Amino acid sequence: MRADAARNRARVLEVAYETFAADGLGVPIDEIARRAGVGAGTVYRHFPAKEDLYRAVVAERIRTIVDEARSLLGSGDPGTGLFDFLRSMVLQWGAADRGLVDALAGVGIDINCVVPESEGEFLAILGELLAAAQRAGSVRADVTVPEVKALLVGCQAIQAYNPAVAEHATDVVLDGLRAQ
Amino acid sequence: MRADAARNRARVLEVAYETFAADGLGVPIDEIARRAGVGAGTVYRHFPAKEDLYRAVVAERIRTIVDEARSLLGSGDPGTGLFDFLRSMVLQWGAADRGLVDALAGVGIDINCVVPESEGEFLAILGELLAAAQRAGSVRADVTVPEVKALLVGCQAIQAYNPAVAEHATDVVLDGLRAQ
Amino acid sequence: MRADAARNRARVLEVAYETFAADGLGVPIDEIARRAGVGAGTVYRHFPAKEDLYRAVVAERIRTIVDEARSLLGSGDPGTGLFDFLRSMVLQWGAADRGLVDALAGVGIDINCVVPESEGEFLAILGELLAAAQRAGSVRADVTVPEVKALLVGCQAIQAYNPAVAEHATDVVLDGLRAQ
Amino acid sequence: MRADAARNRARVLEVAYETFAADGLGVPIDEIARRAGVGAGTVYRHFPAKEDLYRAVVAERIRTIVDEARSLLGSGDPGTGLFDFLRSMVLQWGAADRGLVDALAGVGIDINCVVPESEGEFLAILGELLAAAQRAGSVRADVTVPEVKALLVGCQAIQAYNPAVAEHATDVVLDGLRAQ
DNA sequence: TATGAATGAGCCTTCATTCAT
DNA sequence: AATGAATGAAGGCTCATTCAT
Repeated sequence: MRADAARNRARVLEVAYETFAADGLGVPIDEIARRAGVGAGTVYRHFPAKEDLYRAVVAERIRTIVDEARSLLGSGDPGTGLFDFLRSMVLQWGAADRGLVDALAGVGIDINCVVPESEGEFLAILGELLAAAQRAGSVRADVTVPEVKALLVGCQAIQAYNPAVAEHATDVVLDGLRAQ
Repeated sequence: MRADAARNRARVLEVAYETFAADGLGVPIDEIARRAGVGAGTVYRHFPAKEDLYRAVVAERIRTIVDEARSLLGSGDPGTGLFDFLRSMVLQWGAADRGLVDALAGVGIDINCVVPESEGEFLAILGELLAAAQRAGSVRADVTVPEVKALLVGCQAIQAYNPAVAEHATDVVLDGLRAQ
Repeated sequence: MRADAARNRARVLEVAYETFAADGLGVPIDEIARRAGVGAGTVYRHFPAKEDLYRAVVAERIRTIVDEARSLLGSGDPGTGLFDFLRSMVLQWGAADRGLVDALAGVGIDINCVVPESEGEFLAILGELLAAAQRAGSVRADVTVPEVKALLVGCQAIQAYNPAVAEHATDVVLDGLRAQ
Repeated sequence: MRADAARNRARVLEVAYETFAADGLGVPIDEIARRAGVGAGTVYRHFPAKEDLYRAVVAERIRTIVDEARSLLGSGDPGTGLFDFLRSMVLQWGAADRGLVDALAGVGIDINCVVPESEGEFLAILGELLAAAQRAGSVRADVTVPEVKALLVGCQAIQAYNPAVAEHATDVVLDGLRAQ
């Protein structure tokens, strides 16, 4: 791909992420094009339909998150790795990503369906973090990966709903997750 | 208000609730009118703008929920009342209402803003349940009403996201809420 | 249907016929709406997609033509009825309708497909005219209805292509059709 | 012109002819460029506007046809040359070229206008064939070149409309053309 | 009051054409 | 000279809202 095309594509993706998360999915493509400083046709060259843009934005986000999780896995205490990851995801990325997730949900789009491969990668890394924590005895043994994923979704919803109490509420959830 | 007008209004409200929760907020007013068996003009007579319909639907839901909470408060063990209420809200109403909440969020509408008075009523009853539970020593003393509300939102997000694990995940959250 | 709605529908149909025949199928719906003195939405209420409008226009034309043929069949010399009908169709309606037919063909729409029922009616009346003429001995016996229809299409193409010679050229074709 | 440029030009012209005739004039330039294996810019280098491409395609077709007519004129029976030519044009080239002609007509483009010089050449050769046939006494004396051209257009319309009856219908027309 | 037809702004998308690479 | 990315003006269609019946 030509250098200018790649630059435009990346710029559109970045702007789309911010815009969708902040203003919902109702934002016209024209508006995203305008904010990205390109013509509407350029957006459509890279993403033939609006849904392709959703997909690409989500895939991009998950890729970033998985990278973070991987680096967390490689270094530090296995007993606290999962907790650190969950707190980071909720408090750092929660609001923006939850905005995106809500926006998608509100329009009836299921992330698991649109980008199954990315989701798979994410669950894999989450599974490794969980297994390590359970082996270290810091997380109760009766929870599974899908449940941890669900708890994460819940905490992100909290962050989106009321950031002021998100930290404490997340700690309550993590306490429930801890081994007695 | 004439009897038939009141009946129409109630019917529209009911249909709107089901339709928004199931199909998102994108459903045209014409479609809701059709399902309710009235003309589009009739919907607009009762709800001058679409957002007024959103508001009314949410207010109606909260009113129902508050009634349930009140009856729960009047009867039974104060130590378990809050837990029962939270479980009931998540597992029984969660999916439908969460669909509505997501839909509203996805379009950038904040429930707290659109129906402040209903929200107030809801928080009041939740506060009474929480206080009773804390007095009974079954819920940790360091959580506040807004935090419990946030945890509820989180659990409903879980229910919406993955009903298969919602029950167990909710129990994990409630464990975190319990006094040691 | 309400009176005003029926009036609008008829007006749109009439304007669409003239406009498509004169300017081709590329004319925007907005333009047709403007010429008909209605909003674009009104056109779409009556004809949900542009192709529905094509269909309706063609069906309307064929209906008119069949009515004419029927009246011709009821009165006059059976030996000349077919010739009169063909000449009338070519010289009177040819240009306008051929404009429509060309326009449809140019976009890849086959009339036989879009309005099969109208076409059937048309072929039936043409068959009666042909049979009468053959019985009267004025038309060669070896031609069939589809062939006469095809010759009509050809003559209309001539009329559309070069009106100045259409009359004489049509006479040449009719001479070929005549019994020796 | 460089050799590769000439090759590209010829390739585009050929692809454009096939594509326009088969799929109509709505085909995007990008699509023609893709099928021709060149970039869109290359098409525009040779044909500055889409209409220039139409023109060139038609001119190319007429040139081929005139060449055929010329060779027919040079050899064989002058009494049947015109009939052979007409039959060949209708039955052999009819469908493809008629597709092109209809497509152009449907969009409001008149061939006589876009390529007057090619048309002139074509009429000249047709005139020679007609004169020879009339001298030989095989074609009625009261028809002129424009009329024969119109009859040809009509027969091609028949071929495009219903190939199954085209041969017999064309024979009917040619019978009309024949001297008594 | 109820109806549903009419309105028109706005959205997604396409594509002829231009221009940087 | 060739490429293909970028542009932006339309066009088809939807739908919230108004208004005549």
